[in-house]
Amino acid sequence: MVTGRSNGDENFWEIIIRLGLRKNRMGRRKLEIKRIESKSNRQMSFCKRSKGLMKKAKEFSILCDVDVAVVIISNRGRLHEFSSTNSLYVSRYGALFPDLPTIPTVVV
Amino acid sequence: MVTGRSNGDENFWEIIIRLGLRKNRMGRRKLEIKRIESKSNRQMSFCKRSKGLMKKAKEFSILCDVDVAVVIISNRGRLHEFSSTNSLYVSRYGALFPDLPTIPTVVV
DNA sequence: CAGACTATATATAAGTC
DNA sequence: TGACTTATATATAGTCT
Repeated sequence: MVTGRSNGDENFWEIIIRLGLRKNRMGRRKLEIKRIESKSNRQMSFCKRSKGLMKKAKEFSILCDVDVAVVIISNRGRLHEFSSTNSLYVSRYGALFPDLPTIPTVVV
Repeated sequence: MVTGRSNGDENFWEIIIRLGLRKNRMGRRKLEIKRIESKSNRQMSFCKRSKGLMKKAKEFSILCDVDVAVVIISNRGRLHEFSSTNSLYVSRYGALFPDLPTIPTVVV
């Protein structure tokens, strides 16, 4: 019997896998909050977490009846955004103020 | 024995409480995504969720190495914000552009 | 009003296909 | 690239202090 704890314990999984009960360790792992080095993992995480963040922002705005905006600039310079209502408007800086310097700026 | 399911089943809790095993139903409940009518609950939720959102935004920016900004305008008009780096700047609209109309605007 | 407390609802890391 | 899977890490609703 593989002893009790199975809470994220890598030992547990090593044994499970060696026994052939599973091919791989499954389930969410704990993650240190620092830049994810693996590019593919970082990319995957970006995809999931950006969706998650937007979703949470949307829920939050509805549940609590407040205006929320989320702005994400991916490292390829792409803009992703969520705005709960039209009382918050999101736009490329340069698009609205072509004459002003293009420091990314959030104005509320 | 109070039969199996305890997953959010209100029946389960009615019985538990009637038996005096607990004073109240505990644990997170499911919540419909619509404006929370109870003012105090809404307020409480605002507090918890705004913190949660900011935290997630921060984690996200670190893990995925991207710039993120979150802007919240509470219904009392208060501004709450998070910005991962100084490449995103958050400010009251009127403060930067005193001559322009004061439509809340997020410019990136 | 701001935390502590629990049980549960949700978000998600890696793998697989 | 993206959709599924599964176990686990996290976020939180409602109560109480």
